[in-house]
Amino acid sequence: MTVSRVLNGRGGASAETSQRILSAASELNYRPNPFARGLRSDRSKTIGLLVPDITNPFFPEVIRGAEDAASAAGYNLLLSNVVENSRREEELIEALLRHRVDGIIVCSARLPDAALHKALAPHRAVVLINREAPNEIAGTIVTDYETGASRAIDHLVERGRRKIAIVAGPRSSFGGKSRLVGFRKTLTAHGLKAHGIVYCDPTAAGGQTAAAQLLAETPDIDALICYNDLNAIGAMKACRAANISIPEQIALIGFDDIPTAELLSPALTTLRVQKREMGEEAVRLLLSRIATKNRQHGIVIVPELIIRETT
Amino acid sequence: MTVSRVLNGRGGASAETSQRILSAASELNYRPNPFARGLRSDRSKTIGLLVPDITNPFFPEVIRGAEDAASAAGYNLLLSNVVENSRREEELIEALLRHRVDGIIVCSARLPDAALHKALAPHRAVVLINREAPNEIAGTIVTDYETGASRAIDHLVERGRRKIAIVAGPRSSFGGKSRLVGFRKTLTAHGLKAHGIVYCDPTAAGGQTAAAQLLAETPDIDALICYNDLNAIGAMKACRAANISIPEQIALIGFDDIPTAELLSPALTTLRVQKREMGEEAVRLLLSRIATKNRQHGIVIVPELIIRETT
DNA sequence: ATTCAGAACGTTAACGTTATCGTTCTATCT
DNA sequence: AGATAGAACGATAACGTTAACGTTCTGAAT
Repeated sequence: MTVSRVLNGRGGASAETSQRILSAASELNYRPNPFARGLRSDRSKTIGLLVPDITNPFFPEVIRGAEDAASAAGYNLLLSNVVENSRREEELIEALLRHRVDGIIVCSARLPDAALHKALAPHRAVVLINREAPNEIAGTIVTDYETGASRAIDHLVERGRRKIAIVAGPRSSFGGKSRLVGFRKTLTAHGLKAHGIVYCDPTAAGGQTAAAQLLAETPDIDALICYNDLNAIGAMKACRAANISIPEQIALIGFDDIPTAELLSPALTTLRVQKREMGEEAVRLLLSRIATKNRQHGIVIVPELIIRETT
Repeated sequence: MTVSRVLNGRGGASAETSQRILSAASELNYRPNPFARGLRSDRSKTIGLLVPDITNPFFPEVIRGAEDAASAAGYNLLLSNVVENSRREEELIEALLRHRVDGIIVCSARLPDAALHKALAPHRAVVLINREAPNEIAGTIVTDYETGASRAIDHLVERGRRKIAIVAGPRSSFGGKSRLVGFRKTLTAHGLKAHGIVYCDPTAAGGQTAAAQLLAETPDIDALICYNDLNAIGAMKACRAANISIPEQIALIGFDDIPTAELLSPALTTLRVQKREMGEEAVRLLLSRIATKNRQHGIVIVPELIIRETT
């Protein structure tokens, strides 16, 4: 016990004893055994982090932020990749439970409410990123997509665009739904309507297909607004393939501001989300929810319009 | 014991007993406690994975492959981000040891041999990606950068380029050193020499600075060959800023074939490395080294030249 | 009828940590 | 001198699992 107390800095030992213990520990290369600790305390000092697709450059930034905040607090991150498959989402939430993580952070959950809530319920603490949930179920870090979408439309209209089509990303995305709400509201406010909406995978390939379809169905559109930057990159390829110049003939706006957005040519106009900050805040919120029963609910992040060359 | 045997599928119980145990377990929502298991068996079924920078699109692909292979074998991945800082590399290797992972995979280790070997020694099993090491220390998955570099130079020479400069990436990178060896050998074979070499961070920003410096110091170069695709993207920006056209005035080759490489315009010629495969093979090798004392040493992956529009 | 093999199932102990409670000792106060 | 508080330290038990070894029982071979 004295050893345990000293090594955990809990005092209750004379200076001399502490010294002896510390030097013995270092001589023996002692490392506390996390299994024994976990068994005793039922805490793992580990946080589970679920992302839909680590290959989407949005998420590594979030992970980075989460990792910084977690390691600062002495926690480890157990990362899992959902690969955009809601069956797997359920399984992984359960797998993290078996692993006895102290809490989990789920990015862009795609499961329907009922299934999601059920899967999350047994966890001790949960934070969702970009998904709403009641405070009893989870804390939330959400992007104000509606406002973001609104800013995007305002900007396009200001630039004289009137025939705006939407590459809408996955149907099951909650962020996608809020974006659509914002798009529609703001278009209506300007006396306009959407010139076509196509759903697709949140990838460059998905965006390319969707944009190609829109260009074929509605050749007179003068602006494309995309679910995310990857979709926008795909749309750019589709335009290039159809020999349509950006931004002269068609303006293009993405969402997220992934690092490549500014490296493209023309550089992509987009709505920037503070990704690292999201990761950091998510961990902070989760740790607070782990620590106390008096649970904070979360924060909202408003995206910022970054005007580059595609509009 | 009978319960343990049944739940672990080790037989030794009658059909009826097994049935009773199984249904009780499911009714009680029983989940084996990994702490107790770990305490007893001293195995965590967890693998540590260290990457230099998760924000570099090369690594998410590797992680993806590693995750697939790990989860197929019932292992979890504990991910850590070194942020290109060799002090932190040492700390994280130690942190994974404290966490009692069954083995670790280290990507692109930047520590000098002595420090690296010392840090790795206490681990039960180690695989290095893109770094050589004796079989006693670690298994290795390495890219044959020398051959890759050679192919790049051959290709440029074939295209009529003679004044080739090199954006060389970080000085401490072992892959970078092998690339240089290949570049020099092949240049010599063609009766040429490098028209400038500049080291830099393995990022777009680093590449941009380095390329700008090369363009200023040696304005007559007609080709730039870069440590990786991020560097090449930076170099592209530097050329654009200096009003130099690619590929007309300067040809550009990257390394890795990250997803954005083909999305750029002009699309980037590069040396493709099978990233997912690397991750998968690393895990497979690690698991084999965990399982048996009779240790395989590893494999070599030869990069493939992908010719696009920058050459 | 006895022996024996093997299946079925149980007991014990140990993994390393730490909460809880107990003991010893020293210093201070009346 | 005796009482008392608190510091310093230790003993015990418990967390859940499973290796190692025991016990009991059934059925077949002698």
